[in-house]
Amino acid sequence: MSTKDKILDAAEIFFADKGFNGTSLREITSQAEVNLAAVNYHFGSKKELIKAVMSRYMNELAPKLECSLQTLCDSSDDISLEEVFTAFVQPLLWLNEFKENGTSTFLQLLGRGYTDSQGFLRWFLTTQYPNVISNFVSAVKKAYPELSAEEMFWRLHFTMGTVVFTMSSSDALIDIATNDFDEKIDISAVIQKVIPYVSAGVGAPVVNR
Amino acid sequence: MSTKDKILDAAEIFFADKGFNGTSLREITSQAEVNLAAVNYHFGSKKELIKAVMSRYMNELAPKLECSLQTLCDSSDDISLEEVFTAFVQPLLWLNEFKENGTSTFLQLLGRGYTDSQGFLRWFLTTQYPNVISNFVSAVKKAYPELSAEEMFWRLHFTMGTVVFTMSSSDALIDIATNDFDEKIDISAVIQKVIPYVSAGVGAPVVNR
DNA sequence: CGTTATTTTAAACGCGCGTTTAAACTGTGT
DNA sequence: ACACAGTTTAAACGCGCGTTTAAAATAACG
Repeated sequence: MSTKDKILDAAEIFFADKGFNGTSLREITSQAEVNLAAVNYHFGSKKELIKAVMSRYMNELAPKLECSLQTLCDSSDDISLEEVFTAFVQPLLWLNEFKENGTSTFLQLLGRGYTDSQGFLRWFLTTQYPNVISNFVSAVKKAYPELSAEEMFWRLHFTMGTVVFTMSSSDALIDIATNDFDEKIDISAVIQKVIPYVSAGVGAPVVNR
Repeated sequence: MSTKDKILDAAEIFFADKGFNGTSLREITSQAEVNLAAVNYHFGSKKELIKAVMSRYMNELAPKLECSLQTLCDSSDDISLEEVFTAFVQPLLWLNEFKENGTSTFLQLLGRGYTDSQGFLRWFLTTQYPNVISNFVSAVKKAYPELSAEEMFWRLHFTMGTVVFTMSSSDALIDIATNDFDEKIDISAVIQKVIPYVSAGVGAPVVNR
C-alpha cells in the first residue's frame, strides 16, 4: 500500500473522531507508520490533505447520489419528501463497501467540516460538487412545490444541521442508546430514524405571515 | 467595570465567533485591554473561563426556562409540540435585555460547546442544569405521549442538532439570506422559522418496525 | 502612616504545532 | 556500474499557545 494511501487511511479516522483542527500531523503519520514529512511531500500541506480525504469520498458518492436523485425525479410526477431523503440511503450505505465503516466515517467528516475551520467545507462542496446540491433542490421542489425559495433555503440548512450534528457525534449517541435501550443500533438504523424527522421538518406547513 | 467582567465580555464574543479552541487567550485579553496573565489569575485556566462564560448565561436562562415550561405543563392537559418549543422563545429573547445580542451570542456559544472539545458541554449542561432538560422532556412527553423513550431520545438529539448547528452559523446564514431574499432577518426571525420545523420533526408519525 | 492583602504587570517557560531542509536511500533505464 | 528521478528520513526551524513567575502597583485597614 502506498504512502499516500496509508496517510489518507489514518487521517480520515482521526479527522472523523477529533476534527481537523484537533488532529495533528504527528498523530496521523505515526499511526500510518510513515515519516512526518511525508504529508507535506505528498500533499503539500495539511489543508490539501483534508481536501484529499474529503475528495476520495465525494468522488465515490457524488455520481451515485446525482443518479439516484435524477432517477427519482424522472420516475414520477408525484414524489414525496420521504422518497427524496430515502434516495440518499443507498449511495451512503454503499460507502461501507468502498471502505470499512465508510458511511459513518464520511458522515462524521462532513459534520467536522461544517463546524471546524469557518465553513471552508461549505465552499468546497458547493464549488466542487454543485450538481449534487442542485439535483437535491430540484427533487425537494418537485415534492413540495408550495415551499418558497426562502423557506427552502432555511429548511435545507436545518436539515443539514440535523444530519451533520447527529452524525458528527453518532458514535457517542449510539453508545448511549445501545446501553439505555436494548435495541441494536448502527449507522444504518440512525439514518432510518432521521428520515421521518427531516421529511416532516421540511414538509411542515408554511406559516402565514 | 471589573477585570473579570471585561474578560468575560471579550471572551464570549470570540468564543461565539470562532469557537473555544479557535480563540486564544491573547486575543481575548488584548481585546479586553487587560494583561494576559489576568485570565489565569481570575479564572485559573482557559477551561474555567469557558465554564464561567457559559454559566453567566445559563444562570440567567435556566430559571426562566424551567418556569416557562412548568407553566405550560400546568396550563392544560392538551398541549402541542409547537407550544412546547414556543415556550423557549421568550426566555431566549430575554437574553437580549440581559446583554446586547445576548440571544444570538448564547445560542452560538451553545453550538460551539457541543461541537468543540469532545462533548464537554454536554456534560456541563446535563450535570449543572438537569431541571431544564427534565422539564423539557416532560413537556414533550405530555404533548406526544405515543412517542417511545427511545424515539424521544433520538428526536431530541436531532432537534438539538438543528438548533445548535443553525445557530452556530447563524450570522453567516443571516448574511446570505438577507442578500438573496429581500426580507429583514434577525435572530428572532430565525427562531420563528425553526419552530415549525422541529415541531413537525419531533411530531412525525412513529414508524412501525 | 505603615503594613498587609490584592491585583496588575512584563517577561519568560516549556510544549506541540505545521513546515522546511538537506542528506540518505530506493528503484529504474542505459 | 553508473547516473538520475523519486521517495524517505532525521533533524531542525519559527511560531503561537496556555501557563507560571516574581516584581511592581494599588487597595484595604488598624
